[in-house]
Amino acid sequence: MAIYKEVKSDLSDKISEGVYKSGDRIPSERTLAQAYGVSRMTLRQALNELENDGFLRKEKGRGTFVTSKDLYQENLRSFTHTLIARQIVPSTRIIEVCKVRHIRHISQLLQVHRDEAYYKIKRLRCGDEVPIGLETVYIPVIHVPDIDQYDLTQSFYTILEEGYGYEMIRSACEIEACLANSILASLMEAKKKSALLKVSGVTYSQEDKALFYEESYYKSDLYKYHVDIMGQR
Amino acid sequence: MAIYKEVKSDLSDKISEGVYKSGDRIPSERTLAQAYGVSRMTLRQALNELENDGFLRKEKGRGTFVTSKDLYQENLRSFTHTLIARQIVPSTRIIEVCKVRHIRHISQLLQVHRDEAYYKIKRLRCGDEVPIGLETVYIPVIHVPDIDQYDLTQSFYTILEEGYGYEMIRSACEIEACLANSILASLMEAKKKSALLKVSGVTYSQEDKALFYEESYYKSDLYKYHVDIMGQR
DNA sequence: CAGTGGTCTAGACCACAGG
DNA sequence: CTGTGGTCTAGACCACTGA
Repeated sequence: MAIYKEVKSDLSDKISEGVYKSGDRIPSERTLAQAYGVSRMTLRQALNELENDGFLRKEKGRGTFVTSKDLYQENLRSFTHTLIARQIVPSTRIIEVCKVRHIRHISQLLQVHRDEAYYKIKRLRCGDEVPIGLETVYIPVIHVPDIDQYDLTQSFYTILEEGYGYEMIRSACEIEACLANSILASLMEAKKKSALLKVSGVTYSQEDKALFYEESYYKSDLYKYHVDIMGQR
Repeated sequence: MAIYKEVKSDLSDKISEGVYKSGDRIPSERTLAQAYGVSRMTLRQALNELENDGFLRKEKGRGTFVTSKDLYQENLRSFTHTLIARQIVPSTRIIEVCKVRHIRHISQLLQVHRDEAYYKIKRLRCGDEVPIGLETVYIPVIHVPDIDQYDLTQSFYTILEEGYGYEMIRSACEIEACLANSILASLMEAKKKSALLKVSGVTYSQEDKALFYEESYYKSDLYKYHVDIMGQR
């Protein structure tokens, strides 16, 4: 791993462990660079990322400070959990599970090598037996060897956690609206040209490892997206 | 001004002028560095900021590309700020500003007394003169007396902050997809039955005071919603 | 004034993509 | 293989802060 990422990770740990507390000034760039035995430019890259992630705040001529704990919130809840919370009985129909070859834009997002294969897992998610969403996950085979041996009608999150020890930390999603084409309409038992919510993005596990890419469609009348946005402008 | 900012500005101009078009690969870092007469590290700082601002996308081993022009809503940024960051000229047309009486489901959400009146502010938001979204805000008159005296073509956030001292902390939004009915289609210059993103929710200011309720529609091909979800289930 | 972060240089080696 | 972006170094000068 890149040195600056090691440094970033270490500093991040120190912040969450309370070695550097909220509002504290951390040591100067030159001091830290010497302590870690890296050049100042390298150390700065670590600090800059931590600043972008909202952990640090720099003040010219004064120093670098740990930000107060305004962290983003909102639960990363799987489809299954969301439905259960609403007392709807979730079910899943497997549409397709297969291995596919390199797909460039996905490899780019997940930062995997160009000739890694993926599992493509396409599932129809239902609530009380009514189709609600069509979820397609692309996950590198090396991350989850033999995942096709699992019962994929279960919660995907649970399989990743209990089967492989991953822990989902965050997702970066893009949300848009689209119309159902004939394929989507037929699979989801929706009217052609009805409005669908399209959610696509990458989910990350421990150490900010990009774990899988997902592209999902939901019937908007049945499944809305709730988001809490925390400020910091 | 810092050299890298000059470079960034120049590259940004070239993108908006179409010298580098959407999807184009721009010259390599080494080439550009030489062309501008700066070191590669300096040039990279310009490129990195342009990447963060969403203008460029880098692909290891392949090159740096101009991104397509989709807009993304990020964190708690007002519409105006989002557009400015992408060097699109924002404009606003006032559709309607009036006082309305008690609306039960809104009063419920904002937790105000049942006979408080609201300002209803309906505005068409445009980028480079093209309609992108139709935003309707309901805000209790007691929270912002005489807000109709302000120039409401400006950023609503700025008016609330500078005119009334509010500070927006968070929003709780619900996102869904819908079809444009004839009224929406006509106001937004969209096709009838095209897919729209509907965003509705409450924005809170200091001390978690529910400040206003908003119901907005966006053309999904022009304005996408970007969300970072932090875990902890 | 001394110390801080902000910027900048001119190299270097690496891993990766594509031919 | 060549060319790309990713990372890294060991210096340097600047503008700013606070004493």
